[in-house]
Amino acid sequence: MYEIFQKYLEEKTELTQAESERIQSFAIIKKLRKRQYLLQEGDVWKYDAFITQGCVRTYTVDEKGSEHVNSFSIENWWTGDRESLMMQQPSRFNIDAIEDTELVLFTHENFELLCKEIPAFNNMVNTILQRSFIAAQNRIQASLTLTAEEKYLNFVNKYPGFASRIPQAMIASYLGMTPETLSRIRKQTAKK
Amino acid sequence: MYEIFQKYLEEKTELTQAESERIQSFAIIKKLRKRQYLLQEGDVWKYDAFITQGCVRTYTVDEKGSEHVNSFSIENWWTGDRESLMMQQPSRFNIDAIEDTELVLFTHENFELLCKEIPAFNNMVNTILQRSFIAAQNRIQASLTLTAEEKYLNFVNKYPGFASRIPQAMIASYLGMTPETLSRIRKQTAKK
DNA sequence: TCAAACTCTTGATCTATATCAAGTTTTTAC
DNA sequence: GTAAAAACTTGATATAGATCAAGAGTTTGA
Repeated sequence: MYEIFQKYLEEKTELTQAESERIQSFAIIKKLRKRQYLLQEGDVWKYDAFITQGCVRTYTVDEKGSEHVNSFSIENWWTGDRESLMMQQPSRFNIDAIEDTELVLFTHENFELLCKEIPAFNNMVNTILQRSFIAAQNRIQASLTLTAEEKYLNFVNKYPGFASRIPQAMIASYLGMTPETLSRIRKQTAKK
Repeated sequence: MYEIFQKYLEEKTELTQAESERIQSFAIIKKLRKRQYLLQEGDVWKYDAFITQGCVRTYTVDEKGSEHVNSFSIENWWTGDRESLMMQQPSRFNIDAIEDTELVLFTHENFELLCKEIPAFNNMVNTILQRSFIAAQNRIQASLTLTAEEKYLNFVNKYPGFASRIPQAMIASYLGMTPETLSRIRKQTAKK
């Protein structure tokens, strides 16, 4: 499955053969069965992780035991807990697989080495981070300004395909509403 | 007021005398009176902006004319619209001064030039971006999991000092609640 | 220095969404 | 293939926070 990451790299950046091989030499392939954890609350996250196949969710569990989905990541996206990674502190998040999933992992030391050695790789990583930040800003904006129905329509529009492969209750959680509310909204909007 | 930025640079990074002077050569000093705009909706944002003194808010205005505060930035922080800057598209945001404010601006071309020329500067910028992303993630998490009262307490705790210099109605907007609700929460928590 | 313009508070009422409680349908695993 | 588990729907009711309205403080600028 490394070819998928390879292809991603080719699209996003320009690398020499040697650089490309250098990157591959550090890659760790990991497979997760549905429901299996990539990261558990309390553990320190130590990787940079790219998904080549499948889908994971990042979420917290509150005192009452309810789950709050922070994000979904599918193939051709990155996942992990940047705060835990950067601060080397136990994560507040859980990450588990919604589907059988395959990933390419790099330990953070190796990843930083690659960033240092390969300027094009470093630039790519920075661009991704910028886009992630912009996406986070937009999500904050949406959560402040939109109604429950608008949030759902915005989500479907922004991430077509997600709605069909992710259980509704998880989407509801991601959008900050109950599964019942989402169910009623879907019924409503289906009519129109 | 450039000395404040100079001091910030010294704290965050290691620069040679020449690099330091190179950076200063591109700096544009800008002053804003209270209520004056730094960016208006529809304009394309073209700078990287550091606040040396004062406080600005970034917000949108919806169809009904209500304002939604996306963020506050005070001295020793950066401000601007990264999405507009990166995509070179008209901004959805307004940025204006809550207090008389002084900034150091760099046109984005110059800023990128500095990033290219000075690796230490580039690293600093990336670190800031990472932290911004983490802060955005935490804000999303808070908006999903906390009650109105918890959001306010979390805000006061995280940004001590902000509550006293920013009008309550703007804080309420930032936290995604009405000014009336925030007023009642403050009354409640003052009792305890 | 004082009137106008903000800013904050308080009360009454309303509403979007949550919660609780059954059902029904779909998926999973042996 | 079928029983158990998971996912989704629907209805009744509750509630956090919104909205509307008015008054009290506070700031601002001529």
